[in-house]
Amino acid sequence: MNKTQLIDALAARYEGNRKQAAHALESVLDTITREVARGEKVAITGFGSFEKTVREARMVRNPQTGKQMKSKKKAVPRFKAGQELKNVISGAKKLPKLTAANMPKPPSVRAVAAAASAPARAAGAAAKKATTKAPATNASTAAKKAPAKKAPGKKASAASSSTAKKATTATKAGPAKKTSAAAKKAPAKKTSTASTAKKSSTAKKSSPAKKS
Amino acid sequence: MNKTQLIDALAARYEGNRKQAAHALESVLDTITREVARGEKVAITGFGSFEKTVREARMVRNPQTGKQMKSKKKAVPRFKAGQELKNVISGAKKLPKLTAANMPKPPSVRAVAAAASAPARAAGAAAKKATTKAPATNASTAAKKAPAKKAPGKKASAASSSTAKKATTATKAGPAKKTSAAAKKAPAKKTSTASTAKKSSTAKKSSPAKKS
DNA sequence: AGCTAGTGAACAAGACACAGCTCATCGACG
DNA sequence: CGTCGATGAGCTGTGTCTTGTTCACTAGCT
Repeated sequence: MNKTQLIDALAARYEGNRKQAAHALESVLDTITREVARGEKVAITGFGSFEKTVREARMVRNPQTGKQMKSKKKAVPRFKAGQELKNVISGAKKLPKLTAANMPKPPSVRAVAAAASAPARAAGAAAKKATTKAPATNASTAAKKAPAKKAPGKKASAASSSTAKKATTATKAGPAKKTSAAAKKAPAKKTSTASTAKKSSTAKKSSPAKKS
Repeated sequence: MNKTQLIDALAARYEGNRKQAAHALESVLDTITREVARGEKVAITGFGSFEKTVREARMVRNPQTGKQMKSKKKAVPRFKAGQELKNVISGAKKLPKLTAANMPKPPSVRAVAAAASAPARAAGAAAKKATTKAPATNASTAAKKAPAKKAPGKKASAASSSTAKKATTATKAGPAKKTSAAAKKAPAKKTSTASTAKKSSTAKKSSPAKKS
């Protein structure tokens, strides 16, 4: 899809006015670009985040010649998709169907997800504790498979999950960030999948300057 | 940078009207999301492209338990930054400074780029042949550093660049790759773009459905 | 005010990236 | 609407980087 087509599609949200659509698109992109360029991470909940990442100099090699070359350190843009976007892309959770020019936020969608979330998390934790290994796999898997419904007995699973955990990582050195993580709720209300996306990077050196 | 702040910044392009800004943002993001979800690659020249990629199932391992688990095949969103975006992020080429609510397109920008382009490329080729490496790097770097002016002596290198070229197109099958050099022209001569990254396809499978 | 999403860390394996070159298409301008 | 030209995409091969998982907290969003 070309930019032209995108503008055209966007025009639908502007009563067909392509001029406004074009302006909207370029404004948004330009703004994001500037922000990222400034070093600011642009996080858009439900969509993803744009961030400037510094790539250290490394030896790369020309595939055709096999000759080594070194690319010096440089900053590159990086985009991390948000949970909702992943769900939509993966097929779980379909957008409301809204396509006209209104309804900024669907009502029930999130609510349902929220309801499911609790149970999903509990289930996972419980399973883990139970065996911490083989059986757990099955259990957890099963749970994922059927997270759908809203949540039959969510409150039931509460229990104490943290048992097994503790300080998993001292990592790095000075800065002990704790952070943790994530509970992923069920994306789609019924066909969900249980996502659980997380990630991490292996101790980098963290960085610097937050600037502005 | 939160979405709120983004909207605020965006509002500047809408006479400070945050409502319109918010609408513009959500419209753009939503539209892109839907397109990508449909499987369509959304390519925005100068910014980047959003695409849906299918990631096959693979065995991953739970770091804490060491237990293998398999993530099933799933689709994930992918974003590839465009050339211009990269330049902006990396520091080369700064946006026009436009930040108010007008001037959608600066006058001389592209024109200049175009002018420089031809020579730049030639230069690159020549340089490559000449040294194929060190000098070229420096040269380009220097250029970046002093992007401002348009281009000191670019025309000089014109010479016979294409000489080295010929039928490179064997592509794929033909092992004889040429390899040459490269040289990315000066990224920011003035305000233009810079870069020389290219890629190409050579007949692949073309694209699937173009859809409407 | 309430609740959700995002983040971090370690370990392992797969995937993307880079470089350089070329073609086709998009994009902008008149 | 047409044209000029820049931009995007790919191959190839090596290697780095990312993803994936779990768990809990906190900040941001609604």
